[in-house]
Amino acid sequence: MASKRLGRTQDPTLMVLTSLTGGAKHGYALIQDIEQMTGISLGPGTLYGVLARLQEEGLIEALAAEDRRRPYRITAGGAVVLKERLETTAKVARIGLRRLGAFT
Amino acid sequence: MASKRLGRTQDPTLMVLTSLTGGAKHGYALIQDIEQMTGISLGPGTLYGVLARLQEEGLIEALAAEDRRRPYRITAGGAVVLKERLETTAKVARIGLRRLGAFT
DNA sequence: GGCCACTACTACGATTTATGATATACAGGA
DNA sequence: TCCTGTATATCATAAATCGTAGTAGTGGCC
Repeated sequence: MASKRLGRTQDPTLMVLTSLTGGAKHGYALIQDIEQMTGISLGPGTLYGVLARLQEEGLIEALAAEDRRRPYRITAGGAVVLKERLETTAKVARIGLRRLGAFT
Repeated sequence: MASKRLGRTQDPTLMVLTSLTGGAKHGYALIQDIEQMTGISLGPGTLYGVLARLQEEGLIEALAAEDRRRPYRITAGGAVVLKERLETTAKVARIGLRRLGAFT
């Protein structure tokens, strides 16, 4: 109850891209990394959907599959887009947290 | 081209709630405040859709309309949910920006 | 008076996204 | 063998985003 969903938005796109800035990863590793980082566990539907879309947009690229793993890497273009987004997001978060903190 | 949209997600929900932590506002004022804060201009369809949903979820509440304006205020519950979300978001942004910064 | 810009909200429809469910497959341990 | 963990794919559906258009009041300016 303390963690009611805000709409359906966990913004998996942002999490995936951010996780990939730490190095190329395959899908399953992304799920684990994101869970560690945020406590949010993405279902496979969400994850692979996001990967397909990001690849199509050229923000990430697939590397050679090793074994069953299909790793992805963030592209230069993806890094630019991500940076922009994170800066905006960080700004909003900073403002919001400061103002919320004033209530405690 | 430098600012290709990341999917369609600007997370207007987060922006609206955050803007409301600065005091109750009506829709049009929110659009302006958010534009100032982030440079992103929400269309009326987005904005009023978000407001309706947030109100239904009890995260914001409508105040008495004055004139044509229908102001909204964030609720205590909304503040709790927002704080959680902002903390996660800020963490992701911090990690991502640090790692992206290492590229420059 | 007519026109335009700004304020303010509503309605609606098209497109995208998120998410859960389901399925497949392989490997290792009890 | 069965179960758990690793790893990915795909589909259906509900939901969210966003643009466009419409309504309406106010005030300025020519």
